[in-house]
Amino acid sequence: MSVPDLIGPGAGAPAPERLSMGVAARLARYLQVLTQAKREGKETVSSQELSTWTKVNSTQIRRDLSGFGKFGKRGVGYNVDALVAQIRKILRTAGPHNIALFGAGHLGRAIASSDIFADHGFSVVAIFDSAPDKIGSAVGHLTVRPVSDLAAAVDEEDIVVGVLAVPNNAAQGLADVLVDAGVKIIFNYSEALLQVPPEVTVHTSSPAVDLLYALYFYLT
Amino acid sequence: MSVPDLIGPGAGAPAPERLSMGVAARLARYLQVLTQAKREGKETVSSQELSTWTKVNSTQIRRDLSGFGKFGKRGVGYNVDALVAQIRKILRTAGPHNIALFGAGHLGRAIASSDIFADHGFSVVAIFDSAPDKIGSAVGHLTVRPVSDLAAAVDEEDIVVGVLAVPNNAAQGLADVLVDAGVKIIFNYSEALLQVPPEVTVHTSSPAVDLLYALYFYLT
DNA sequence: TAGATTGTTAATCGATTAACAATC
DNA sequence: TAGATTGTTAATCGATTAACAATC
Repeated sequence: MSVPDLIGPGAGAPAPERLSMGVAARLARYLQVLTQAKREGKETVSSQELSTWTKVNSTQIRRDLSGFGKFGKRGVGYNVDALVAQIRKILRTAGPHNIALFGAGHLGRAIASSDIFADHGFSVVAIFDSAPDKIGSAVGHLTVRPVSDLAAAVDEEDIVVGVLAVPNNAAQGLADVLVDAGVKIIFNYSEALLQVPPEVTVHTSSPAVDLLYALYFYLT
Repeated sequence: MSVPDLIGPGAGAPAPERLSMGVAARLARYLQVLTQAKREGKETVSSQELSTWTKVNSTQIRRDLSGFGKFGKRGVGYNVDALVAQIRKILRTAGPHNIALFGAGHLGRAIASSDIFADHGFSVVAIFDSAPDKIGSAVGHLTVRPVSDLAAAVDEEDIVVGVLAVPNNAAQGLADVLVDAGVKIIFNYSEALLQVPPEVTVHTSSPAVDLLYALYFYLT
């Protein structure tokens, strides 16, 4: 995966065409923390507070942000609402984005009822399952639909992300269906290694990998 | 978060005392992919194949591995079983590690019944919930216990990781209980910003953040 | 004013990659 | 042998951080 050159411009320079992967990942992380901080009633945050929560060095946080404008106030910090708005603008992810969810088991139901996506402008607008006895049943305010409905749903509901909350052996088949329907981002909660065309992005959830990593630094 | 110096030694030099965070994260990722590849029946993999699955440059994969020994065979690739064993040894995470799970809702049940942790040597050995009507009910082969049992369970069952699958407003209280019980690694599926002592590691699951990030590169 | 925190510079350090000899 | 792929070097590039003047 090539990282496009881009590095933040000096003061006053135009914003870069495309963020580096590192910067984009950190901005998304700041957004998560800011969203939560806002919910807890904070009005301003300092780069030091953000550093505590994100484990990103405070100098780097200031550097990441100052590449796009002077969002902070010296001696005070950053206004939470304003910073959220700015980061959303930088990431161009302000608008609502629709998600199709596959799998109406425990995991699928947990995702559908969670606000973890909703807080960031993602909305689960359709849920699919292959088990005939689940089709037609309710999950929150949605009704479980057959996978054959997918192509129509993608067009009608402007679905840009497919989330797979299904067993390993069902994941590749559904990924193929999603690709055929034109979905370009797949979020995979199974452990299957998905084969997709290069223009499609697969993100595989890996809690165990994250744990292995945390455990290493705990053990050493 | 300071990154200790370490960089891989030349051939024949002793392994470094402590891996850099980047290397440790990538090794854990290789392990995930290798585990899945093994399940799918592959006996050898090339650095190029690993690169396709992990999106890590193949030169870097060879470099990461060659710092610890000559695990591959020129013209052939790496033996999957042997490489899994080597990486486990490097990460010192071969042994079984016990997990306590909090929350017996949809998410907790999904985690308890998943093999996503089990594949990497993690075992959910206790499940807790605060709702009186859930205590005593069965989740897989486990029985839901009251949170007051935690301290005893940590001692008796050698629990090293606590997983929070609970609502945001319950997360901090449980984190405090885990810290008091001596657990040093917390895996947080809620969106709460947890305050813990510096020696405790919190990893917050952030699917929405990952999606924002994927979406940025899709939109630009 | 005094204290705090940003925005920015300059230097360092580690990650990344192309290229290729070694060798299976 | 011919083809493939590792192990390793050398060069580059981006990330990281300490430090501090600016300023709220």
